[in-house]
Amino acid sequence: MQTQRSEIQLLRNQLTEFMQANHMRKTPERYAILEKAVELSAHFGVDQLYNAMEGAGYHVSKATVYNTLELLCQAGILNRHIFATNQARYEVARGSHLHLVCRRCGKIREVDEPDLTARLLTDAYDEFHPEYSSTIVYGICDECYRKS
Amino acid sequence: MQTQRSEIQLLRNQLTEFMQANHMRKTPERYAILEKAVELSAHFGVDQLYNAMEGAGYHVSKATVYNTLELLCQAGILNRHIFATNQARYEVARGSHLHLVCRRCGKIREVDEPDLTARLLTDAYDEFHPEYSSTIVYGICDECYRKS
DNA sequence: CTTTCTGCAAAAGCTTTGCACTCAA
DNA sequence: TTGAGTGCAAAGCTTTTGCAGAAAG
Repeated sequence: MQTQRSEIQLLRNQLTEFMQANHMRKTPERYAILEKAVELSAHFGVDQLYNAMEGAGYHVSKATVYNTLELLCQAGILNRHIFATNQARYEVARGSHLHLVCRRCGKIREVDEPDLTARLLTDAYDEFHPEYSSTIVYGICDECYRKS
Repeated sequence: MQTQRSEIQLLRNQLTEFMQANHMRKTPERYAILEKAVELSAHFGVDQLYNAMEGAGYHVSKATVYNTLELLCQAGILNRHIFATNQARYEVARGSHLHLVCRRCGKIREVDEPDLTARLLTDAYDEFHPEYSSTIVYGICDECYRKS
């Protein structure tokens, strides 16, 4: 996909700039993890990314995955959410959307809400410097609803 | 506080109705946990509630605390949020507000946003039945911001 | 009485930490 | 050369699970 390839290039540059600005080392692991993160569909967990990399024959330690994902969050490239499962999930910080999370089966659905989420970040909260937002609506999905 | 006492009475009734409707047992533990939950300030964790009960000389097992908090969520009495810490936090489901979470020190600040949060629950999402929402704005609090 | 709920302790996950080694700068 | 970054394994936390015993209905 041509679109995705150019997006990766953009994000690689963004990461490089961030690391340069903060005097960090540009290791191959970090770029590899970034690439796999973009490749995965939205909302991947740590294990999912780890396994995907193993599957692709590229080995990194879990600790490095954790470290790098945190780094990518700080660089503004990824957003980190925690839904009902006590398990961090990451996604590339592109469009603004909110998450519908089923409290029964855990299924997550995205809904575009650009206005809503944009507003959260531009609102002037006294003495607070927003980076990104996480909006979750908990409820029951239709499938589970019908079963009860 | 008279206001709080009547609120507790209201919530006790709400819990009773819910348990009756679902053919559940009305155990003293459940009412005791509800009462302590209302007593605590917003955003308590499981341990915080557990310790508060121990301190008050009322012993319940951790498992029961977990079970009951989940029950209270289902009854619509509590809302459950997970912020950056991988630790569930609960609050009595009263006013609508969002949460400003500092990614550095973990401090949580509430901001009233009745319109915003109300809208999340009334929006017509296809095939989804909303119960409550959790809006988090991650960023850096002023205190941490000045240190860097 | 019966079946749900509780208590206790062990197990299960996810994430963090410590330390030796590696490699980007 | 040197200290930040990585790998590995152990430790730490929160949460879940299993089972025996208690008690609500």
